Amino acid sequence: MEDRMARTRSAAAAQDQEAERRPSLVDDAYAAMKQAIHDSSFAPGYQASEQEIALRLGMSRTPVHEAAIRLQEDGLVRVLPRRGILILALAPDDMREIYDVIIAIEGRAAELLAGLPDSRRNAVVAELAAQTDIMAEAWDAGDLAAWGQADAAFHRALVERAENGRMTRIVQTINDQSHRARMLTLKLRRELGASVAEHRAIIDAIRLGDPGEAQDRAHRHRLRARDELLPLLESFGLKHL
Amino acid sequence: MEDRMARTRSAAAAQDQEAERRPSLVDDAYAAMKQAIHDSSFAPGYQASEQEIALRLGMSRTPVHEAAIRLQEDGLVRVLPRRGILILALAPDDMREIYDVIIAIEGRAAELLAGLPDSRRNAVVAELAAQTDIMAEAWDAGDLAAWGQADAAFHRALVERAENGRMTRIVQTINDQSHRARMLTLKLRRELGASVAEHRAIIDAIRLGDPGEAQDRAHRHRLRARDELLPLLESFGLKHL
DNA sequence: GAGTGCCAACTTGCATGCAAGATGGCATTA
DNA sequence: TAATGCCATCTTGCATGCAAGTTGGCACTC
Repeated sequence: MEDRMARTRSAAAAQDQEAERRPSLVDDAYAAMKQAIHDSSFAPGYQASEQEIALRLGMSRTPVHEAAIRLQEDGLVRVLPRRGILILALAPDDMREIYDVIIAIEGRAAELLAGLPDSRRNAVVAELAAQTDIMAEAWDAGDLAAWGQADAAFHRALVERAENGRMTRIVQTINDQSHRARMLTLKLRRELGASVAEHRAIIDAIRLGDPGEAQDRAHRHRLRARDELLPLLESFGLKHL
Repeated sequence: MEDRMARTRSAAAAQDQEAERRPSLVDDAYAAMKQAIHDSSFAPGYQASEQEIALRLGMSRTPVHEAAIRLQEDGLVRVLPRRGILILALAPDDMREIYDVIIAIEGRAAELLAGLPDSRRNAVVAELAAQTDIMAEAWDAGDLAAWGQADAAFHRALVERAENGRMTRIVQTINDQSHRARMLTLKLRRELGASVAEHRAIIDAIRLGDPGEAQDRAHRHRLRARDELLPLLESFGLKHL
């Protein structure tokens, strides 16, 4: 009986709203292409034909075309009328734009978190602190991959716990755009150690319930990271990546 | 003769880069549907069939379907597999999210503007001041439409002059989402007069080159507007709009 | 009368056909 | 040899066909 009710309820929910519809071919194409761009199987500047991609994915042109529209909306490719799909490159100026967006969004998120009521704020603080601890350990152990994962988790939590779906989505989109750059720079950067201290400063401000200070700390953290990254990229002559 | 030149010029531009390609049927469908949503010909909650829209626009289902994908990416509709296109409604909670995004982005934009070198900063200040003056005049004249236009122009300039394409795009998308709400609330709000003073405070901070103050002023301006709007919407029982 | 199941009508997902735009190379000319 | 123009080829924009999923109503049962 409960069983039937449960099934009915979830079926209704699925119909109603947050349907986890099983992936369509369009979804497959979208995921495959995004993956290919992330791991540089599709290098920036490469001009692919929909036909060719469709063939490789074993589907017709239609779902590939529709996925390309979504990727264009995400800023990852450009669909050139009658000339194919162009994989977009990232210039240093794009990184400047991207960092400004992140500074804006994460700053506001930190501010919002610091304004939460005590109980929820403490839960958030605990989560952020846990990730930062993992970072510190990974740093000591020289485990760059673990460091990167925990850093990503910290920043993801920072935004997601502010419970603003639009802010979360914006940050995700922009992280997708800069994915290649992040992978590259993780290896280039020398000053990863500073992040732990800065994360803890952000956490402290949130713990104390000081929105202005939280915003400012988050702000400065990203600003410093950007100011270290951009010259690095330019000195390596990376006009586009 | 002029005709031939014009054609040649536009053709070259189209090939080159920032192509203003002549609108495809997909573009037409996208514009028409967005327009219909904005002026509520498609009311929120309405479930349209692609076939029907295609018929009305005099095209086949394909371009309508592709336009629907873009509108979904914009957060204006939801494409329900095999059930049609659902026009999304806006709940008060969505307005909260939207305002937080605007606060974040405009705050950062104001900060960036205040950090510009003198000459460019002065140009920006002049532009912002001009729009605010128009607002003051419109306010005195009781011309609500003019007030709204100048207010929109002020906020658009605030973001666009920061020269960050991604921030501009984000704000545009979010403004599209809240278009209906803005049209409605323009008539409901009583305290539009305060905006002029707040705009001038933002402008002053930019003129003085004080990034922190500029950010804070922009921040507070939107926060006040939000805090006046949300209760208003809820008191009117507008669960969705 | 309430509940159940079946079916016809409708809707989209995806494949494919066709036409028009874009491109690169080859032939032609000076 | 360098420049020009034409054409075969490739590529997408869009229409349409078909199949599968969804829905609402009607008949049937109890």
